[in-house]
Amino acid sequence: MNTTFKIYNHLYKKYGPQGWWPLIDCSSQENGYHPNDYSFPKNTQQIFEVCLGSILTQNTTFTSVTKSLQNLYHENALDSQKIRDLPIKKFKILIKPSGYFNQKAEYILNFIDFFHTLKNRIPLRSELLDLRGIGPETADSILLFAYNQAEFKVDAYTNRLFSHYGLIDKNAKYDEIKNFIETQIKEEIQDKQTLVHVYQEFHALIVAHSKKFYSKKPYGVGCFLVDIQNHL
DNA sequence: AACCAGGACGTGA
DNA sequence: TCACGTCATGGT
Repeated sequence: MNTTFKIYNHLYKKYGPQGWWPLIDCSSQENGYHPNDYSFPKNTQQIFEVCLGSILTQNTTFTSVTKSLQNLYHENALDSQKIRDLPIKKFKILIKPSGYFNQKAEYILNFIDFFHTLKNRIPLRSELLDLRGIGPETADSILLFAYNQAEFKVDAYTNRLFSHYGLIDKNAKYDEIKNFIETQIKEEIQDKQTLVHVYQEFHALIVAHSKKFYSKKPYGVGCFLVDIQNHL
């Protein structure tokens, strides 16, 4: 078993299934998470909600995003067409808690235009990357959690964790890290559905773990994954 | 009070 | 290509 998959197993054993992506109206859990239930998103509305959250969560905490989504939900506007019908000024106020509301409002409205041209088709990664405001992480977030595609989502925590143990270079680029992890996981997982679930859980687990040990410097203090290194 | 959060883009060298 | 500034709110 390779080191990456060992890390995944340790984190899963420690924290359990994370049930990402959290949804406002999940009906499964109070907080919107749905551990051990991979039947989400259930419809076009929920797919859009994940896309929306993926854009809103750029460089912010998800608790802030939840406020924005709740604001929209209470205005009965957690919907791509309803957002379009909203005065942009009001839309910006509703998503204000997530920060960068001017940029994000434009990004989202532009994404909605694209979203409507899809008509239930799964977007290509390249198509998403061509949209303003959607970089590699947001694209993979949308593909992995909104469309259940086998695209691993790399974030700042992933970079910190993997570079901390020398698995990747400290200033490795996004695609390098993504490729490395996907290759390692694919060595262990062949079934495509399982692969998607592992990608989803792994990213969520990395976030859960890193919030504890890789948020403030010095990074990695108390990180029990060091035990894996000792067994190499 | 500084720093970071489930980043992306524009600019100048 | 890459380092750096900008976008903005909210929590520690």
